[in-house]
Amino acid sequence: MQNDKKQLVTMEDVAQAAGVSRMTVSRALRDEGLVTEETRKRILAVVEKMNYVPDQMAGSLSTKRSGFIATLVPSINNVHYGKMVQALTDQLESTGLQILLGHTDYSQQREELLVESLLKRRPEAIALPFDGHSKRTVTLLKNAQIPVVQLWEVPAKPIDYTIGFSNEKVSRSMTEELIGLGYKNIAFLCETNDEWTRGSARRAGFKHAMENAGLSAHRMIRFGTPPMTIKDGHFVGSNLHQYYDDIDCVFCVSDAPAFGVISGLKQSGINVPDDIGVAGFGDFEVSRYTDPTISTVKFDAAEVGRLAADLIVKLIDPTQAKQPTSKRLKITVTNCMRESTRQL
Amino acid sequence: MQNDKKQLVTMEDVAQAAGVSRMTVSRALRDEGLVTEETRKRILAVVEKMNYVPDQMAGSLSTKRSGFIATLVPSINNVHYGKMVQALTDQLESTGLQILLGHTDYSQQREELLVESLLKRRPEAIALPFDGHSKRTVTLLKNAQIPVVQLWEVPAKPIDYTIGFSNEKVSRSMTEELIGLGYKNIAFLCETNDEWTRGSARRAGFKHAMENAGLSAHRMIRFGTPPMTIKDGHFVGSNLHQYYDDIDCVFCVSDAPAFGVISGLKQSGINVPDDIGVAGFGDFEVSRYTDPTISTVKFDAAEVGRLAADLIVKLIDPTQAKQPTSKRLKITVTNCMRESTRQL
DNA sequence: TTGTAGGCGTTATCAC
DNA sequence: GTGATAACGCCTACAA
Repeated sequence: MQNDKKQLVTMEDVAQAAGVSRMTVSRALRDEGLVTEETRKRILAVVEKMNYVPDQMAGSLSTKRSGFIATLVPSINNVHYGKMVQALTDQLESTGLQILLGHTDYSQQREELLVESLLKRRPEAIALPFDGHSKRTVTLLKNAQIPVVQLWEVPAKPIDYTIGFSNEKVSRSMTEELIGLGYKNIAFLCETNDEWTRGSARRAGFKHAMENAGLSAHRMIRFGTPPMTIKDGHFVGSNLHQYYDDIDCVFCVSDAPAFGVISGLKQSGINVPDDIGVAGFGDFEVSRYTDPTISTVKFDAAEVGRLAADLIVKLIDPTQAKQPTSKRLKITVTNCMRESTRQL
Repeated sequence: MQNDKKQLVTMEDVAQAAGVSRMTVSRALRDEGLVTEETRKRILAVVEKMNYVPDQMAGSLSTKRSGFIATLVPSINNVHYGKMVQALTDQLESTGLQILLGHTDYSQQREELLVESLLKRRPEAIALPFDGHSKRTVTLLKNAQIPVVQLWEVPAKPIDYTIGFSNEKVSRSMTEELIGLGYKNIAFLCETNDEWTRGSARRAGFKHAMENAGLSAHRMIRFGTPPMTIKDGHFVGSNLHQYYDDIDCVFCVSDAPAFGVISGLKQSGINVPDDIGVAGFGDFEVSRYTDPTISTVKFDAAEVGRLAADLIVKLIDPTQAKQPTSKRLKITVTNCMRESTRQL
């Protein structure tokens, strides 16, 4: 059963064992119908017996179709990106396409390196988050001659296709919602060095909403590096008065720090929402079950993966010359107000 | 700058443009030193100008080294596996090895399909969780002629290398710890259909510890499908008396349901730990900051990834004929007792 | 329905 | 130090 060391079974081995040529084996394994049912059976039996596993790299070299879809995320260790990748993979599965995954760690330099190394595998399309790209990254992407799908944020000048929403806009909307509740001295909590993350767009949205309402947006608390954790939020919550002493609400760049802020405040004897309101971003599952439940900006990360998969499948379908109608796909985002904020 | 449609730049194109042969280009791009500094510079300039990106598939076909490490996880959308994959990827990065990722969704059938499709890419090693494999999966793995690393659980009959810990043992240890606190009517909360997950080993550990202490292990609450969520736990917590009315402690298969159980109990007016104790498994970050903080079984998922990466790098190093000393790597697991349980 | 020849883009090997 | 030639394992194209 186990074959000789050192050498994997090739199609030629199977062909010889079955008494046919390589091509017949190749056909029997792919194009249903071009081979006599009898020989096909014989071949499949040999394949089974010899435990032959085709070498897809060799096949791809011939067909010029790698079967890979390159996918980048800022971090794998994050619910949203995990969900997105899982949805993308699942949606792609029936097509035989495989994901080639990389994480940028929120670094443009890493992104550039990653894009280059992924392109060496000749992916048929690439989906990656847009938080600004290096010049070389853009050049590489444009020269790859494959569909490029930028995710999450909508770039001012898209390379090709985009799926996501305007973080500036939804952040502005949530801020307006908080202002509508009566909050005036709202602080925004985000990371330091968030320039190349969606955090900066959310920060901008907060600022615009505050200024439009004639309020001051100076209560900007910046702490830690992306991605902000519960621990980071907890520290800030435990020392909130150190930052600004008149805060009536904290809008956090993500639900993780929001959860931490609440636990930090609670530990300091400050009640949410009675004393201070707290809002997050991303609707983590925990936000629906903690006490108080957390007001947050809600969207379905899996939807991004599904849309990306569907789009890509259409784009690389050789029989389908038409381009999909829309190059700008949007996903639904809503403000989800819960117990951590209240009408003043 | 952008080159003609349809056709990617090949090494031959670069060679012609630089006035040398393909081999010289190939050398200039890889073996530092076999090429005159002058020609190398000229070649690199052309590469830059033409935006040449080597085709690694073609290279791999020649060298018989794909540069891929196949990695399976039950689910990408899970902190532990996310951390593991991220650590593995990071640790592998300097070697140029790339991860080929797949998720089994806790299904042996999916695992089998996945293993087969990943092996077509000729990975140089494969790391996958052990929760039992189908017969064919084992055959495929054994015939692949690459190092196989089974993760998380330690199989009775390992295929090759293993990294992890005995879930039965650590679950037993936590149960003993709970018994030591004075809990007697402990319930174990896990999924239905957990036969092929580590949940079943944890269940067994709980049972053994209870029986060894002369206590009854019949309070077995099974709900939902793997992986258990906060929501699942919340439902069970909200209806705990429906299951057994004399429970004094709930040991959950993961921190997610533990968090949910606590929130469900709280909502029903039952206090943790005053009325009932709750313990989890996995030490999620939220467990350290919620109120009450959650007692849990703690281990470092990233460590699994790092160990796997180091092991694999050694195993596939062509210059290193020696096998690593140990085929059984263990990771540290501890009981981490916090506020959700108390001394009775 | 099956087989033969040639090529996919790269690297190993052996000349020069 | 550089180049010609022959693989690598499969598939396309064409012939039988």
